[in-house]
Amino acid sequence: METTKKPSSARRSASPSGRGKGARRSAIAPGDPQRPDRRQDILASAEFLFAERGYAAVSVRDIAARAGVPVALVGYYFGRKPELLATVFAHRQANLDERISRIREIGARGPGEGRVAEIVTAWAEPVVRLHDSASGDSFSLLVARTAWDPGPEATETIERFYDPLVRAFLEAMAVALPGCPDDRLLWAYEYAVGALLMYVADKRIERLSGGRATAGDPALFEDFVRFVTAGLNAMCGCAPPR
Amino acid sequence: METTKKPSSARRSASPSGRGKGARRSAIAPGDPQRPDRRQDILASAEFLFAERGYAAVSVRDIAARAGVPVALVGYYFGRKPELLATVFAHRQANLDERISRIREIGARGPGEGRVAEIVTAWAEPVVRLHDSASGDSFSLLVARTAWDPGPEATETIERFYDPLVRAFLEAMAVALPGCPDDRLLWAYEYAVGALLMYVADKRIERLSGGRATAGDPALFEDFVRFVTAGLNAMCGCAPPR
DNA sequence: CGCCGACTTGTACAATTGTACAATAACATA
DNA sequence: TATGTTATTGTACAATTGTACAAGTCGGCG
Repeated sequence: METTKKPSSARRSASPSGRGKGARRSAIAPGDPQRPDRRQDILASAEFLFAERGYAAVSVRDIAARAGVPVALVGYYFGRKPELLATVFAHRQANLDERISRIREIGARGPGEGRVAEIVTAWAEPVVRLHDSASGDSFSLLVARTAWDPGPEATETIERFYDPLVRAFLEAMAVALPGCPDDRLLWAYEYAVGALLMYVADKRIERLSGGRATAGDPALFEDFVRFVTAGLNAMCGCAPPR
Repeated sequence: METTKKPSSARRSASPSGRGKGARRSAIAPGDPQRPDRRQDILASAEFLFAERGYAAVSVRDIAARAGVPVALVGYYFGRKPELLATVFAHRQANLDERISRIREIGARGPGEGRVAEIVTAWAEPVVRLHDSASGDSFSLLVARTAWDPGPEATETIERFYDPLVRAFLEAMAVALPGCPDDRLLWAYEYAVGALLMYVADKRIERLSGGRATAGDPALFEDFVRFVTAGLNAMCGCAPPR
């Protein structure tokens, strides 16, 4: 049944509007020059709604309505719903790559004083910076949400997305905290992920504390690094620096 | 439209089978003495499935099918779907009360050496113990899941459930770590919650490490307490014990 | 027996879901 | 102008959802 019908109208994975000849095939829009890229609108709408409510709780119709396009256009640009999620992630791949390369660079410098804090900073700072930016704040929440609860349809996407980061973190930490058993380091990493999750999902805080203590404050990030670094050192440090 | 129709068959909030005369109105079951309590089956099925997939991703039909009962029986014993979730939580209220009373007791002893670790232990241990038991392991995951992502329908239930615990933790910590600003303590609490979340959701670990390092190991819980305690001290301790 | 209340069930219904399809509109180039 | 590619749209359809309702079964008590 899955091979009898070929999706005739969908299946444009790349950008269908930016391929033709390469020159300026602009000819902006039929009636309105201010609305050139509806594909981008759909992508932004999907990113926001997936972050806000979670993948399963968002319908394709919701995404289309928020982007101001008819439902069928979502299926035209991105095929099925899981592919739309994968495209959202691919769109922010650069942020993940930055985290990995920064961690690797620190690990390559070998052991030394304050390495743990350096790795934690390199690991979390790109996420927090994205979170503080206007365009990426919803994506950082989406990252946290799907990392904690990848639905049955998003699991594969998430795994492919994160596995290199996990490996880079563990390898660098094994250098910074030599002698720590692997599985203990893995648990410590999970606790750090949990803390980062809560850092990004700051709505609870705003509700509980009545609006103060919002993210974006640099001191807040320093506190976060302090918390995670101390936890890692206490749990995995074989020779605590006294 | 919501007042025109009264739910005629549902709306039994208490236990409809255990109320009548008080004596043994047993008369077990029509055809089978081995199946006395279908209400309990539904409750257990709901707890398991809510924990496994999340509230929104579970249909009433799924719950009924797992319990081996027809769909309408779910609506008969518990009214609507949110009420079913609330009943699941109410069913485990004792565990929450234990956490709160243990934390309060420690806080009442005033400041002292190792108080932070004591509070963290009292705060997390009932959850972990429940998690290690056969009957409650799914509920601890449900607690974590809904604490992190209460859907729009479960938010109110969750808030009412957790607010006393949060207050007890913060008050006791304010005694153990005097001089720490309230909002910083609040953030530290959130990071601790995140770590506990990951402790309970140990599936990821089993996948990554290939089956080793499962929860239930007492050393694992000690490591968890070490991590969180060190983080709290490093972030909120005004006079670190050197 | 007859009746009542607790329990049980099959079924219906409106709403929402993901996905597909045919038809149209807009444009570039020949 | 003709033509083909890209973009856009309304609509349909099967599946699933939460919830309700009427009709049942069962056991005990008058």
